[in-house]
Amino acid sequence: MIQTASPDKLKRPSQDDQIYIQIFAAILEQKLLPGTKLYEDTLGEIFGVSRTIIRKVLQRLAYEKVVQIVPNRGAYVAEPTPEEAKEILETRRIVEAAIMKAVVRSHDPLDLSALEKNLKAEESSIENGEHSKWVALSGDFHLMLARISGNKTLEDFLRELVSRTSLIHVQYQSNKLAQQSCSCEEHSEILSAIRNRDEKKAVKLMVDHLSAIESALNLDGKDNANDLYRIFGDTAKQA
Amino acid sequence: MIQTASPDKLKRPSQDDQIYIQIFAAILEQKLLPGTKLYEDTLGEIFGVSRTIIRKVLQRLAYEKVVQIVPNRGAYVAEPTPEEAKEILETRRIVEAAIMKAVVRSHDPLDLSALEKNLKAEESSIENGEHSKWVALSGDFHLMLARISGNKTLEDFLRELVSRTSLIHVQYQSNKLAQQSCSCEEHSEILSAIRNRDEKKAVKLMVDHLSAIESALNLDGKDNANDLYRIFGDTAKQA
DNA sequence: TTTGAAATTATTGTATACAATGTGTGTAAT
DNA sequence: ATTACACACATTGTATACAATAATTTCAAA
Repeated sequence: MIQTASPDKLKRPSQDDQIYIQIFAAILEQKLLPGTKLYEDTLGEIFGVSRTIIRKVLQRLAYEKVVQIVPNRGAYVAEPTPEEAKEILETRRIVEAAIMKAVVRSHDPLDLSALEKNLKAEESSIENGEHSKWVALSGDFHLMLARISGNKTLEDFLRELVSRTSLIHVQYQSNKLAQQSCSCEEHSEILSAIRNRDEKKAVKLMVDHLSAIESALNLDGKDNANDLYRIFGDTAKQA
Repeated sequence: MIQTASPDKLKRPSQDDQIYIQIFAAILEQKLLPGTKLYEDTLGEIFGVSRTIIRKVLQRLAYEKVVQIVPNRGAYVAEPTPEEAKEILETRRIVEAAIMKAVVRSHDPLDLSALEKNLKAEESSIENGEHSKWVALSGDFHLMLARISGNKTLEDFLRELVSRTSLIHVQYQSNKLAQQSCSCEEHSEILSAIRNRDEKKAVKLMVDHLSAIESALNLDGKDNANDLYRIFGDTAKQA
């Protein structure tokens, strides 16, 4: 029998975690673009560790679908397809609707002020034109709500969805600025609904917000016209 | 640019996958009970591979929360707490309610017959008293619904939740037989509602079904009275 | 007998060496 | 010039050796 309910896991982030966080951040901050190959040797030299560690980190990123590992060929920053993108936003609507219900019911004043503070940071990041910082803060807003909901399982799941949404933004953003200002206002409205404990409104605003994000994306062909599989479909096999 | 949309990934299960599946199955079939230590060397010898491979598999299982890895101490079959158990069932209600809505809308006759077939297998496994086989089939019923819903992201998430539910069954089952016969009938009713395309009823039946599973568990103290952390709470620190 | 500390053993963590695979290049044949 | 094949190189996959940590035992002292 092992200790399953240790009171506070005060484990400091291990070496692995540190490297994981750095690579993960580089992807979310769009320093590593989708499709970029992640060489084990190179990363090992950069971080001063052996490939053993790097492989562990890459596998973890692959579990979270932020990285794609192709057997015998290596790891690449994931390139979500339009279909995946739609599915992820749809799933977020489901998950975050549930989160909203819990948050409206169980939030306290400290939660509200923390959300307020984050909102302010979002606004200033837009004013200063710090796009990648805004992406991170915007994601944090949603993750804070998940935290407040008290459901750690949903929180972990949403973390994955938010990460993948960041990748989607990189690949399919059509109009950065318009989307930014829009989203920030919507976050503000959501916060109001929470404060007023208006469950129905809060849920609706969140669902609409996520739909708006999806609409602002370029998910219908056009820029990804160079996706050969889409062009040839299944006809190639018959040839 | 890598191929993100390869038409059919016909990769056969690799060596890793095979070992993963076997250990995973052993846990779900309750051959490896919660708390069991999983030695790297031992497993390596059993499967005829080095610890490198075993470690990879254990990490994957840990990511899915079926195994708990304690730094420098090794891997153990997970022992979900009552709190986790409640959270997992609650999350399943959220996820599977959404799945039901999609299934009612988009199922076709082939889906129905597949579900019917699984139901028959569930029934016969109960008649033959094959408990662990029933646990697996029962889980499959839910996963088939996820598959039919067409949302791969939710399907993957539910797979994790179903696995953890199996572990919970092992730890907190109060009355095996009563629960079994009950669940099977409920599956049958759910299938009827789907066939009649009665969305509201299907969702309600599924939510109630998951609540019934939770109620049948022994989640309120009693058997886990030997959890020292629960008994002493935070008072121990002050002493 | 019980307790405590040191030494031993067992186990996990990391680096490295080797094997297997995939990619690219050059050369020869057409 | 183009294609096909073979060879060389780059990279990932696996096993093993070594280091670090945790668990166990032994032995001495109270």
